[in-house]
Amino acid sequence: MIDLRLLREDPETVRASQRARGESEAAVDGLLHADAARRTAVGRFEALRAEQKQLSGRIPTARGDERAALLARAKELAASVKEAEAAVGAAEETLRAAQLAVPNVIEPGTPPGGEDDYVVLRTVGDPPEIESPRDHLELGEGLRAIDVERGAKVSGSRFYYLTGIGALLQLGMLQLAIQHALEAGFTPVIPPVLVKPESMEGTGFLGAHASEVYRLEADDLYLVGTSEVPLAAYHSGEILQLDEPRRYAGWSSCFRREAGSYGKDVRGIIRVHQFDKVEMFSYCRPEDAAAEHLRLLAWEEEMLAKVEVPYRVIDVAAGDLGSSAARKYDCEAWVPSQGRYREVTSTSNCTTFQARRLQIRYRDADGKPQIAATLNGTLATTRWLVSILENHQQPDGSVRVPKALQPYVGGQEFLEPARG
RNA sequence: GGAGGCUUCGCCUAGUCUGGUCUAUGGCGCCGCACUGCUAAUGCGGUUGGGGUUUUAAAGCCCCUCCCGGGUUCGAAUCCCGGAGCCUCCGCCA
Repeated sequence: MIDLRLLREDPETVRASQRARGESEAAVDGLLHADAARRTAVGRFEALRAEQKQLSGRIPTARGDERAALLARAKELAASVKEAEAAVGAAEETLRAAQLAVPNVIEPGTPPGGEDDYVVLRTVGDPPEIESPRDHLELGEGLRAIDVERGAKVSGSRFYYLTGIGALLQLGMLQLAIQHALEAGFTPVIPPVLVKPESMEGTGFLGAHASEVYRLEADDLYLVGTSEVPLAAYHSGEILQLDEPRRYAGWSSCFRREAGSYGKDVRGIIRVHQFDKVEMFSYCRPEDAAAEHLRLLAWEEEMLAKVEVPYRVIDVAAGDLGSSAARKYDCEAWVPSQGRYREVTSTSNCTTFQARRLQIRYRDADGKPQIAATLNGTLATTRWLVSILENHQQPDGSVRVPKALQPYVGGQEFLEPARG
């Protein structure tokens, strides 16, 4: 939810944000209108209610005719109050709907446009020279690390088993991410992956992303697509001490339906229904959010350096931000078999947008509660294995293990394909 | 799965049977002031949150908020119905 105060005082900023995203400016006017309508309704209700209270207060001491007259008037008033209250309820519902239609206001400097209008901020490392590279699935199968055939047999398409060295490699990578976060002062968290509708909705995943989300009908619970959800909802309704940003690193499985992505990335483990991820999540004061965002990006890049893969950083364009983010930086790792960069991390500054809905606040210098800012970013996910396997492959199908991961695979420097 | 109990302004707590004077009691904590040469102690005052209105701003005034949603009533923390969470016991499973 965007800040209605900002909207009233400076609607042009919000309109400009909508234009950059390629979204409707009419939604802004709709929201302005709904806001004004609600305030009118509230004013009417409160005036009637004040009169009613005042009248009711006089009844206990009134006697005889006066009492009867008061009762009669009060009774009339009660009906009007009820009506006015219902009008407020309706106006609030309209406002809520209008608010859902307006995504976060973009940060100044965000590239305008859609998916292809990103700006490359930097490219780090050189893609390795590999003659006719094997793709990660071929390598993974050779190492007996990835088994998509049995994944499909047991659970369907886009499911897989990580076995042997594959399982170790993923556990090692995630452990490395947690250690990395720990050194940076994060609190490691293993959160629930099933959440209530309000938690899912509060984080903004039941809007445009609703069809992406697995729902357990019998229990009215949702499987999270990222631990951002339980980490954001963790402090919902609370007032936090935020002199310093509060940082959590969540380790969880993530579940995505991938509806509408039929035929995309069907091979291997690039796009799957279930994967594991270590996610950074920060709560901070709004004025610290942009700086915190750059810190999250820096930690992501340090992790990518540890697994020794070439990557580039892009500044995601306004139209591709998602509703909660004011700005987003993705790191894309080089995938030799595809000859291009693919997203492996994503860090978003959600400013106060997410926290407003979840009622996450802090006390400012005057002791007044204010809405906090929230940010998130990826520290490692299953998809990284794609880039790790492919970039470090050798002509014979073996794979060199980045130094930082070697302790997690029994100290091996090279993973050798199984024979036969 | 069954039975019962609980949920009050940061924390603890009074109030609910018997609706209005609840504008919600007291303690702890916190903040300010006073006093004492420091500390401690003491005294006085303040301290839920959200919204509306007015304003350069503040103050003020008003409304909502006693787990949530309905209902009864002129009037609900209090009575009724539904729901959530927590706890205890029983059953079941291990």
